Amino acid sequence: MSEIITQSIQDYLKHIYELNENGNTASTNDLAARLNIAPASVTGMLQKLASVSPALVVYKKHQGVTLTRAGEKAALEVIRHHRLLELYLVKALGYSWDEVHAEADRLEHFISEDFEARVAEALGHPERDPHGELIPTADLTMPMDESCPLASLRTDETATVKRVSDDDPALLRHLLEIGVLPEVKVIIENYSELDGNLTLHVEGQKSKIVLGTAITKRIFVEK
Amino acid sequence: MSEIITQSIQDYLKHIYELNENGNTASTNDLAARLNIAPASVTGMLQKLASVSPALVVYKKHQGVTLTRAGEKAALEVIRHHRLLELYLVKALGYSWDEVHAEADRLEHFISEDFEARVAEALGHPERDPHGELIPTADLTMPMDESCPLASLRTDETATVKRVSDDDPALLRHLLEIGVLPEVKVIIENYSELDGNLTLHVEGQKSKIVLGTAITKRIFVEK
DNA sequence: AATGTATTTTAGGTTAGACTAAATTATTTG
DNA sequence: CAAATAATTTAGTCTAACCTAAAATACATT
Repeated sequence: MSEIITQSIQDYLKHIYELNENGNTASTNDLAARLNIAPASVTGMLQKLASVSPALVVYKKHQGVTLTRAGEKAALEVIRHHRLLELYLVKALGYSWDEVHAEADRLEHFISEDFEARVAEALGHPERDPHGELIPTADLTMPMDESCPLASLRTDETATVKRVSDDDPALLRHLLEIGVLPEVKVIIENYSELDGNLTLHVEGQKSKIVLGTAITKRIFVEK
Repeated sequence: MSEIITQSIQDYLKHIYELNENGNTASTNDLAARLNIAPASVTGMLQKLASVSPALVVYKKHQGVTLTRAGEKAALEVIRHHRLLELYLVKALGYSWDEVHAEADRLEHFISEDFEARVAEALGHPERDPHGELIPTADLTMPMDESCPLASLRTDETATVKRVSDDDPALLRHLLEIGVLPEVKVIIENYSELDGNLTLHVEGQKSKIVLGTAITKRIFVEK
């Protein structure tokens, strides 16, 4: 009875997974905003995903949605595809790190398990994609992520950049320019109570930079 | 007003192109057989493709269908994607020539123009795919094909294999085994009036082989 | 030219996945 | 705690692309 997991369903599951990562359930509205779909349509799909067998999500009216193990597996499969593709596009076809997201977002739904395995092999079974995001393993478990948002650091703290959000090309180009890349060390020179801005020194760069929370919330570091 | 060319439409156009290659118009039934779609559904789609603006096909009731220049361009785009992907899968990811068709058939619809250009570059702008089929150029023209079916040769003729159909993995495995590959020379030892079988000697092989028309019609050679 | 067969078209129906407008339920705030 | 606001759900539509059954047309043969 195992149902067909369409491209559309894969997108729902992927975004539910990401919204669940902070321990929260995903709300209808948040999902709708992420998927660019009307909230009413999302409700319909969530009801369907909950009633399919095996169920892919646990859904209670007005209380948001979480993934079942079956839903999580399907989500991790798509995320694995996405991140392997991103790295492959950079390493094998010379894409820059701000160009890969859109391409991977389409192809992730259509590559075979064979293709996935060959790409993983060609890349030497990598742990992270070009933005530092962890790649789910072949047996569909997500490695532990120890990182926290750069925005949570305070004056005089030191940390290593681990990953950055991959979905905003303009942000990625900016980060490349100012040298904020995975595995680069940063020192917080100042935290502003007023606007949350961080002034920081980036390893290998001459001048200090100031970043607002719109940016620092999307950069993840380990202390 | 240029309409969206969906995956489904791309499939129709690709198969119409292939059916038109021998100079014939494509019949509703032939198309239905190729696409694995009921003839009635094909009629509906052909009417739509003819009435869209710009028209993608020229369609007259009961008289089959041909492509307009716009339809041909769209078809060549898909075929270029397919053949570049096939070659890339073999050269870069170690696929064998009987494994690539299914993967390329899915991905051809979803790669970007950027991806296409990078793959073409990585392959050195190749002329032919792993089965010897000609790859449409970047400006969407199909190179001249001078080949004819092996089935049309007669006793004592000599020829070079140029290409073989890519869509039957079992046939491809068999041809690999008997050494019938692009650029290999063959000599016709005998033609049988009765069943059309050809007995031939393949360059580099010890023993002669006998092939029926189901096979020899799918192998193309130049004399 | 008439008739049988094969091909093609029409008509009506289904499914997935979206939409909008209106109704309902929760949450926040005065 | 009631009213306002925000979030969610229901109900009814729409489109693309398929389906089947029946009708119509074309073609092939006597």
